[in-house]
Amino acid sequence: MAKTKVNIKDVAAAANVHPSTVSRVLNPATRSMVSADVATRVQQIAAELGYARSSLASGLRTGRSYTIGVIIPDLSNPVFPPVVRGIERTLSAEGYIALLADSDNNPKSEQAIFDALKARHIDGLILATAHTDDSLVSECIEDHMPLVLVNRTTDDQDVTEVINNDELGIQLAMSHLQDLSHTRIAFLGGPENTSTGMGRRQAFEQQGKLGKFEYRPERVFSCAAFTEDAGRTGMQALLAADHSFTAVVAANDLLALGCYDALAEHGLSCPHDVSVTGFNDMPFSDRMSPPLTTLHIQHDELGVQAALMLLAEIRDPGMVPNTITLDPHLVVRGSTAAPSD
Amino acid sequence: MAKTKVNIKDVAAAANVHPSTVSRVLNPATRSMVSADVATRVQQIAAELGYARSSLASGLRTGRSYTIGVIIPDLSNPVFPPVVRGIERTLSAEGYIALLADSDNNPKSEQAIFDALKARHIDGLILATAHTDDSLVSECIEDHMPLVLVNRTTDDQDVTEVINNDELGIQLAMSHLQDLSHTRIAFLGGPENTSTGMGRRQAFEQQGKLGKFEYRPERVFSCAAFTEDAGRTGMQALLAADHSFTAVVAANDLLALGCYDALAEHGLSCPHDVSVTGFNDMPFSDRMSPPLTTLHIQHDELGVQAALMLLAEIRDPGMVPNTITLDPHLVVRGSTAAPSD
DNA sequence: TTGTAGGCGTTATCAC
DNA sequence: GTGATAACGCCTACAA
Repeated sequence: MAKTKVNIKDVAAAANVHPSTVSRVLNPATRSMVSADVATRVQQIAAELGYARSSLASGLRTGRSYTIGVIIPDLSNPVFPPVVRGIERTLSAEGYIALLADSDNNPKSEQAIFDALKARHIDGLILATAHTDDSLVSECIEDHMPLVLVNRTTDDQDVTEVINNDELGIQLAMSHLQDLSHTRIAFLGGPENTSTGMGRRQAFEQQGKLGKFEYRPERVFSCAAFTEDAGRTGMQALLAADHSFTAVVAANDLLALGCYDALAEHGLSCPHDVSVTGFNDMPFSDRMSPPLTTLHIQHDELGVQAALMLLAEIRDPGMVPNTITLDPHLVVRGSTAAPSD
Repeated sequence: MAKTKVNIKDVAAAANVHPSTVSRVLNPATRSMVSADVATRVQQIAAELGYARSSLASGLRTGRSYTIGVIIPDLSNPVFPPVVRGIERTLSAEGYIALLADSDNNPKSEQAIFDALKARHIDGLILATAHTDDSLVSECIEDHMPLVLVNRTTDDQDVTEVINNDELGIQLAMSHLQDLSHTRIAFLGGPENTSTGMGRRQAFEQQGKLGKFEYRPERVFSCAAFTEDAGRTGMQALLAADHSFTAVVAANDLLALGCYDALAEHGLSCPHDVSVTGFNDMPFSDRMSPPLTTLHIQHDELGVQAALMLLAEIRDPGMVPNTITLDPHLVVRGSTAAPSD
């Protein structure tokens, strides 16, 4: 904590006015209550003294901290940094700062972070960690804490959210594979307790029911996490159960990279033996070997919209929750090709 | 901001004790002053009521916020997330939370972030953005703000820092290239106003002076930023000036990826025509095409040590600044090979 | 062992 | 238009 802090009283004394007057001058909303000459004098003296308002104290008094909590499941997943930047840029333009934390995909740590954020009186929360059944979401609603979900949604609550059109994404991936004349397609899904895990799997199965390809349950596997390791393990399971598919739709890019590893271990090559698609178009996915065919999601826009929604909610606490759905588009690269057999 | 907050008075009233007693119970350092039965009763009631201390109010009173500022130059650079995780893990184990911000390599935004952090009474600051001449560092020292630099250091100030042995790293890269019998080696550096930019370039030139290879000034270029784009541009400049080198040492992995692009544009292949080395061994550098030969730095340890140093400094403000230097090691992958000519 | 009182820095609400 | 006062929620001498 910095010493020799100059506070509002010091400024008031130096300017020969009352602290309240200084407060009014320094708050844009109340500056008009003060005469112009006093205002300019106070401002100049405040600048000279290097005065900076303590948002701790002012937050205590006003009940607003101009701080927003942001919880990310895994900062090492390159898809999140661009989203975070969209959030930070948008918030800081409005004088807010983001308290960013990485929950490491761990619900306990999520709760601990949330408690720490609450103790710091955050004005709102952006959650990228939502589960289909999420106690944090319920807690926010009980607490009347302004909340926006980003990238993932939750099942049973009515919450403002900015998400991707997962169903469209999966459809695009599968149309692409069908255009290449794949008919035996496997699905490597994510955790079933996330909307992205469950939703993308359901979209896959939906396509099967519509008779778009030959659907087989043993060609579907849900991984325990959205990580390369989990993807590798999952792909091994798929390969063990059924060796005959020619393409795999993965529920995100990290899982797709895990596929690469499992295929290599089985002496199979991508895309020659098996085509692979990802989801997210995370940074660097174009540099992988092979470059990954994937669904591009609007990383920055996801963050921007989430921040804007939250600010709106903070200003109007009675706001009706709404959902913004962003459409992904397919980016075809080197991991998909016509089946070789 | 949450409504219906239960505060220390509510707990006190429910437990039939004075608020100060509750305060003592809930503060581990003062719990022993209170009789055991009162303590347990208060704790139970606090839990029932869902009481959570306001660190805003307690911070205002005690001058400590248990919040640490962390400024990163570019969250999209995959080398930083693992460092951040090391920081967050270490801090949260001690009850601190990190206020993480991305300065986007922009000094003005850096200053704005710093001001926002100061207003929130952070207890200390971890800076990954240090410049050789850094006004923020000076400001921290003036303010007596506990400060630790990570990854980069600064020139003229005596500050606690956790950095890499850049000279060793460059030596390892060049020894490797020499072992492959490269003699015409170029250097693609970073911004000269960062210690990593300048230090790594100097290490390269030092090797030249020692006669380890044929040094030529036109084979050295310092990029304006540590980004893929800047690396691409820089590599184009190198290729324009002198077409005869067989290897490039890049000052970090993103610059090395930029090299890949420039080489491809020139119809040159890596490593066949030109070998490339990076620096950082950032996540996914093993998956690039070709997989990048680079210096592995201790990402997690960098973060852990920085956090530990900062906590030590907070506890003992008079602590003598010290420098922790971590040794990198070479990871040989597919981007280096013997010269083909 | 527990209660009392004052203050951390700010701002909302009065009064002048 | 400006000053005075109290309060936000908590902690800590000091008193009892």
